Amino acid sequence: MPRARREQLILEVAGAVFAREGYHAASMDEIAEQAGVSKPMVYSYFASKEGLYLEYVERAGRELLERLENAGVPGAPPVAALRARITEFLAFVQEHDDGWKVLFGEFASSRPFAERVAEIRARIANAIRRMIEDAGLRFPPPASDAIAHALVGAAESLANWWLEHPDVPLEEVAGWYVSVVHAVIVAPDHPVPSGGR
Amino acid sequence: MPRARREQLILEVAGAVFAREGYHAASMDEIAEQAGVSKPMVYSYFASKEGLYLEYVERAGRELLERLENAGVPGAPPVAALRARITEFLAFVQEHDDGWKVLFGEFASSRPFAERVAEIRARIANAIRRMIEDAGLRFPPPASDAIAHALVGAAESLANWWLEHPDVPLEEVAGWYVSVVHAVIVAPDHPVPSGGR
Amino acid sequence: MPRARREQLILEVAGAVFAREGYHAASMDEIAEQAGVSKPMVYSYFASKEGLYLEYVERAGRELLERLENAGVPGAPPVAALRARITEFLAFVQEHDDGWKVLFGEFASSRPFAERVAEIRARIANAIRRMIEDAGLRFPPPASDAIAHALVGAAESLANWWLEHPDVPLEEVAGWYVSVVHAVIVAPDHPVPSGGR
Amino acid sequence: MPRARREQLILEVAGAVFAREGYHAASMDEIAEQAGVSKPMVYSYFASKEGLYLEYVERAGRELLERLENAGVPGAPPVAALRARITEFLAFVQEHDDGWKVLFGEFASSRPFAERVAEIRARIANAIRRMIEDAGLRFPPPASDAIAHALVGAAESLANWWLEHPDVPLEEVAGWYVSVVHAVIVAPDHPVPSGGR
DNA sequence: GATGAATGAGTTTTCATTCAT
DNA sequence: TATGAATGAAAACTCATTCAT
Repeated sequence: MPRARREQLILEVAGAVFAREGYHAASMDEIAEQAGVSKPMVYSYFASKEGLYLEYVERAGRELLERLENAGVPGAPPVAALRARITEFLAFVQEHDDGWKVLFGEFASSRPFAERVAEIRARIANAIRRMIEDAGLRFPPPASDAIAHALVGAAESLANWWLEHPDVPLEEVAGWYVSVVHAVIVAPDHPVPSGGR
Repeated sequence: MPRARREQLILEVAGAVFAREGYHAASMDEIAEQAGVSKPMVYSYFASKEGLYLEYVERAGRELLERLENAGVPGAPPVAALRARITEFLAFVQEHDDGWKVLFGEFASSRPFAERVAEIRARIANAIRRMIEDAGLRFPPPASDAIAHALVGAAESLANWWLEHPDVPLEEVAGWYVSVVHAVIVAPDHPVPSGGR
Repeated sequence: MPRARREQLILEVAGAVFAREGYHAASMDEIAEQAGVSKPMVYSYFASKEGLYLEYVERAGRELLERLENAGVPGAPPVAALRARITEFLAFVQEHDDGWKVLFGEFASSRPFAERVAEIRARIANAIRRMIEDAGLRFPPPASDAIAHALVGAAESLANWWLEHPDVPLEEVAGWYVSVVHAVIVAPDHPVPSGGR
Repeated sequence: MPRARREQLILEVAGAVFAREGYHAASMDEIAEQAGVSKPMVYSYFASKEGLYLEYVERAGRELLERLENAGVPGAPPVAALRARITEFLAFVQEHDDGWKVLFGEFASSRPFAERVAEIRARIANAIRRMIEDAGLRFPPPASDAIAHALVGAAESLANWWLEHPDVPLEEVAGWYVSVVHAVIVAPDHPVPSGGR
C-alpha cells in the first residue's frame, strides 16, 4: 500500500476516534488497531498523538476553508453568495461530520497545542464572518465583530441541530440561515426599543 | 474550616481546573493541590472524579437556570423581558466564566455521564429558547426549532466573544443580542429572495 | 458504656468482619462503623489493626483451648472423654463460627504476625491431638505425629462440613468423628496390604 | 524470550508470591519485579490481578485433577488404587507446594471470585472423595458425605504436616494415609460404644 | 473520653512511546 | 518497511493511622 494512501487511511480512522472519544480518551492503540496497522507504523507517519491530532485538524480545517472560499460563482449578488457558502458549509458538515466534530466539538484541549487549534478555528470563523459581512452586514465596530461572531455561532448551532435531524433537506436549513442573516442585515432600526412597550 | 466551606472551595477550584484543562486532562492531584487539601480529602467530599465533575456541572447549571427564570419583572413587554434575561445570562457568564466554560465548553465528554451533562445543557438551551420564543419568534416547525437553536448558539458565541473583550459594557452586548433576535422576529419576508437580485 | 464492655463489643464486630472479609480486605472503617464507635476509639482500645486481629485470635484461641481442656468428667474412659471433647469442639464452632473461621480460615496471613497466629493454631491442634492420643492412638513416631495431625485436619474439615449442614444434630457429627478416630485406634493390622488385594 | 515461556515464568513467580503473601497482600509490583519484567508486561499477559490469580489457580487445579485421575493402573484392587492416588497427590504437593498452598491455603478469599476458586477446590475434594469411596467406604448418607469430607481434610492436613517434615519418604506418608482410610473402611462396628466401658 | 477531619503511602491499572528484530 | 515486545510515568482511588478540638 502506497505511503500516501496509508497516511490518509490513518488520518481518517483517527478522525473518527477523536470525534467519538475526544482527544484525551482516544488511544493510539485503538487508532492503530482500527486502521489495521501496528502502533509503530502510526508513529512513523505522525510524530506523536499530538501531531496526529493537529494534522487531522489542519487538513479538515483547510478543506473546509477551501470549500468556503470556492463556493458560489464570482460576481453573484451578495445574498446568493451567502446562500452558496452556507450550503457548502452544511455540505461539509454532512460529509465530514467527524471533521466537524473534532474541529468544533471540544473546546479546551490541553495546553500545548490549544493555540494551534484555536487559530484554525479562528480562521474558519473569520471566513464565515467575511461571508456574512460580504452580504451586507454593517455595524460600527466593535458591534460588527461581535454580531458576526454571534452569527457564526448560529451557523455552528444550526449545523449541530441538523446533524440530529438528518431528514431535513440541506437547502431548507441553508434557507433558514440565510433568512436569519438577511433579517439582521436589513433590520431597519437597530438599536431596538430599550425600555419596554 | 467548616465542612460546607471546604466543599465549596474544592468545587470552585475543580471548576477552574476543569475549565482550563477539560475533564480528562484534569487530575485529582492538581485539584487537591490547588485547593490546599490532600487527595483523600477530595474523595471524602466527592465520591469520585466523575462525581465531582457532575456536582460542579449540576450546581452551575442550576444557578444559571434559576437566574434565567427569575430575571426580569413579570408582565414586562416581551422585548424587555428578553433584554432582562440576556442581561442575566451575560452576567452569569461574566461572574462564573469557569462554570460557563465547563457547561458549554466540552462537547463530546466521555461516555458514561455525557447524558447527564447533555441533559443539563438541554435544559439551559430550552430556557434560552423559550425566552426567544416568548419575545415573538414565530416560524412553522421545524424551522422554529432550528432557528431557536441557532439563536441559542448565537448567544453562546456572543458570550465567548465578550469573554475576550471584557472592556465592552454588558448592556451594550445585551443590546446587540436583542437587536439580532428582534430583527429575526420582525423580519417581514422570510423566505429571502433565493435567486439573486 | 464501661470500657471492658466496649472492648468486647469491638472485638466481636471485628471478628465478624475478619471472618467475612479476611484480614486484608477488612477495613478499620467498617469495623468502627459496625461497632458504632469512631475510628480513634478503636485505636484507643487496640494499638493497630494487627493488634486487634491478634487480640481477637488470642481470645478465641484461648476460649477454645479452655473449653477443650475442661470438657468431660475427669476419670472417664478414654473414648467417652474423646466424645466429650469433640462435642465441646463442635459446640464452639457452632457458637463462635466467626472465631472458628478467623482461627482456621486463612492460612498464610502476611508475614509480621503469621507466626503468632500459627502458634495459637498449633496449640489448639496440639490439644486436639492430645485428646486423640489419650483415646489410645499408638503409633511409633513420627507416624503418631503425622496421623494425629491428619485426624486434627479431619476434625476441622468435619466442622466446616457441618457449618454448611446446620440441620444435622451435633451429637451425630460428634459420633461420626469418634467412629473415625476409634477405627484408626483399634485398627488391627496397620500397615495395610500394600501390593494389591 | 518467547511469549509462552515468559507467561509461564510470570505465573510461577505469581504463584510463589500468592502462596507466601495471600491474594490481597501480594502486589503486582512485587510479582513484576520478581519476574524481572515491568508491570505493564504482566498486564499484557494477564488482564488483571484477579485474572492472574484465577489463571494460576485454574492451571494448578487442572494439573492436580489430571494427576489424580490418571494415577494408578486401571483395574487394580481398590486399596492399591487408593495408594496410587494418594501417592500422586503427595507428589503434587511436594513438587508444587506453591500451587498447593494457593489452592488450599486461603479460605475466605475476597468476594468477587471466591466462587470460582471454591468450585475448583470442590472438584479436587470430590476427586479425593471419590477415590476414598472407591476404596470401599460405605456409610449411609449424610454420614458418608461428612466422613468423606473429614478424610479429605485428613489428607490436606497430612500434606501440610509433610511439608514441614520433608525428610520422611513419600511412600511412608502415603502408607499412613492408606492405613487411616483402610481402618475407617473396615471398622467393624460403627457406631462406637458411646457411654464408656 | 470521644470524634470529625485530615493525610502519607501504597494499590491497581492505563497509555504514549520506543527498541530489537 | 513493519512489528511484537517492552516500559516509564502517571492517574484514580483506598486505607491505616493521627491530630486538633
